[in-house]
Amino acid sequence: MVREPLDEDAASDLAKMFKALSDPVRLRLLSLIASHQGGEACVCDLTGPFDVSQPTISHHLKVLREAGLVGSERRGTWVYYWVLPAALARLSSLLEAPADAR
Amino acid sequence: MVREPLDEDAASDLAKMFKALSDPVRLRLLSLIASHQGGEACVCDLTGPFDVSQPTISHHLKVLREAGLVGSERRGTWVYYWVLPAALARLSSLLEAPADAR
DNA sequence: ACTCGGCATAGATGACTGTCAACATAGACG
DNA sequence: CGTCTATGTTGACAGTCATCTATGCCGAGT
Repeated sequence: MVREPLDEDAASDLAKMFKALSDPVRLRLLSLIASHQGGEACVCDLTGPFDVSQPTISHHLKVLREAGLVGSERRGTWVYYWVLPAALARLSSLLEAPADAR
Repeated sequence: MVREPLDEDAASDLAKMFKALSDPVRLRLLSLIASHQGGEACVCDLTGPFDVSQPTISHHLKVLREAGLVGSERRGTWVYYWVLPAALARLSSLLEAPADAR
C-alpha cells in the first residue's frame, strides 16, 4: 500500500473485507471462533455471549462467510465455523510497515 | 485476537477503525497519502484521481482523521495529510498469526 | 481592503445496514 | 413418520452512510 497507489479494483475488493470487519459483533465473532479450542466453533457456542438474537448472529456469520474470512460446514446437528488465515494475513500485510514514512 | 475473545469495548473501538477502511475511496486515499513523496500529501494532490466531488473527498478525509488513522495540518494555502503508522500497526498485528489454528 | 483559490461545512437524498419477528429447512431420535 | 432442536432465510423497519449542491471560512496576492 505504501509502495504503489492501490488501483481501483483492488481497493473495492479490500474494502469489502474491511466492511465485514467493521461491526463489533462480527469482530467478536471472529475472535471467538479463532480463539476457540481446535480453531473452530459451532453456532451454539457463539450465540451465548451476545445480546442479539440468534438470526442476527446467523446474519453476521453469513457476512463473514461471503467476505471470505471464515469457512463453514454442517456436521450432523451443528454447523461449524473456522477462520481462513490467508484472508486475514492479506489484510494484515497490507496495513503493516508504513512506519518508515515520515 | 486468537488468544483471548476480545472484549466488547475493544471490539467497538476497533470496529470504528475498520469501518473507516471499509470504503474504496478511503482505502485509495490512505494509499495515496502513504505512498506520496515525503509521506504526506495536500488535498489538492488527492482530489484529482477520483470521480467524486471535492466535498466528498473532504468528507472521507474527515472520517479517516476522526478514526485516528491520519493526521492533518494547514500550512499556508494547503492542508496536508499524513498517515499515523501506529494505528495501522495496531490493526495489522490484530489480524496476523491466526495461521497456527487449524 | 478586495478578490481569488483551496478546503471545510450544511442540508438533502437515495442507498445500504443492523436488527428483530416470523417462517422455513435439515438432521436426530423416538 | 412425526416431532423436537439447531440453523438459515425472509420481510420489514429504523438508523446510518456516501454523495451531491450550495455556501462559508481562511490565507495569499494584488
